[in-house]
Amino acid sequence: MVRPREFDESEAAEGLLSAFWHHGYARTSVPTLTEATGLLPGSLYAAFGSKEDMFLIAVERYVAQIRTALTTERRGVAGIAHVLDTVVRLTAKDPGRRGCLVLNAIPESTTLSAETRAALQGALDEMRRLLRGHLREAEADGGVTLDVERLEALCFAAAVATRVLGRAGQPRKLLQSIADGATAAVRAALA
Amino acid sequence: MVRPREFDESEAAEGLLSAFWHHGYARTSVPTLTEATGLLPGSLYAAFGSKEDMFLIAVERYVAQIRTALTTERRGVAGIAHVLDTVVRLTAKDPGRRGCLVLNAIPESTTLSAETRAALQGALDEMRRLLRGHLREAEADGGVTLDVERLEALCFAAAVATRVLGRAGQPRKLLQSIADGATAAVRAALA
DNA sequence: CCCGTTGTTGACTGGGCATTCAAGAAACGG
DNA sequence: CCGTTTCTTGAATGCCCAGTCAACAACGGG
Repeated sequence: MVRPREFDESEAAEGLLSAFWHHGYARTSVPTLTEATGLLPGSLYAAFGSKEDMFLIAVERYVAQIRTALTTERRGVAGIAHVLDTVVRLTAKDPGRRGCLVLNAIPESTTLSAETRAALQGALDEMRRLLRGHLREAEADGGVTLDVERLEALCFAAAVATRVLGRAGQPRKLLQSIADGATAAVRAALA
Repeated sequence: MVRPREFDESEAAEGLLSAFWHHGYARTSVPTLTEATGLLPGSLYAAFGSKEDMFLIAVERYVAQIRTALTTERRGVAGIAHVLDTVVRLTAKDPGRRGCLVLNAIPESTTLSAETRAALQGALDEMRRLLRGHLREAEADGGVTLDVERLEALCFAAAVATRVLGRAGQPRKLLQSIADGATAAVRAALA
């Protein structure tokens, strides 16, 4: 290494995430990415590869951030409630109403590489596993048997719909009702 | 009228719907639309206006078809169950895994005209009203008071998530669990 | 049967796209 | 302070896009 980079790679990656989250993959042009990162095309391509490589980096960064936001010490139904309430809060407080980077990319995933599609699927799977873990805790702590498959599906659906409808501009009240409805269903199954 | 059209406008509109449903708005090119309709650019633009006008026509056509598919004689919770099961069936049996034209367009709606965005919002509202109507029937028929707002939100979330996750290629089993979970929550509230 | 009107054709336009690359600049080892 | 390597720059490339239009074709009224 003779000449060092003039930019912070992590800051640039954050710029990529910001641009792709706002506009989606296809409608984010390279000129947009140069503006978001402060890098010219040559540096951008030298540092990150192709536009789709840049998108994959943004997805991984996004997933890591969401993972952090949704991790909680709470167990069982309190964990479920925390996750769903956090999803509502993150969705509603975002002034750009960007929704979820991963879910926004689903409709255009047919044009993406297998690797990128796998990353999107992996993010969905991780969310399901998170919810399932809390449901199993609820079973263990409550000494009961739950229909985990169905409740996991319902909570997952609530999280997905919250994010999608947030992007659609639906009111926070609706998003909160979705989360409350799913949480209430879990509580009812425990009683 | 001196020279009649050589094509059936309804057939051409169906071709527009097919193309936009498969690829979304932005990624459907005019060459794609000429192939899907059998019309050359000139005829396409003379008959339908701009590309976005064509998309709006496709949305209206789509909404009319879904409205027909989801209309049922069944009342109350049986109506809810029918609607959600139909959504699952329509989603899972589609070999192209196209999901919902309206929901697929949400992430790109920022680039669309106010008129088109209003059509997308209107479609979501209509779905909510359909579910709310069945919940009110359930209240009236059962002689009970339901938390309609919450149950409506939950059922709406189930329908939205089913469509989105269908496009994401998730297994039918998950989609059915979502529908079953929401229907069970309504039944539980009635008991 | 011919004229006016409307439909069809497909090449064309201007623009934006993702990506590349040659030239110049910066830093370090010697 | 020079040579080498790496980074930065931004113009250039070739492609595809949405949309237009002039020429041609088909029909029906008079």
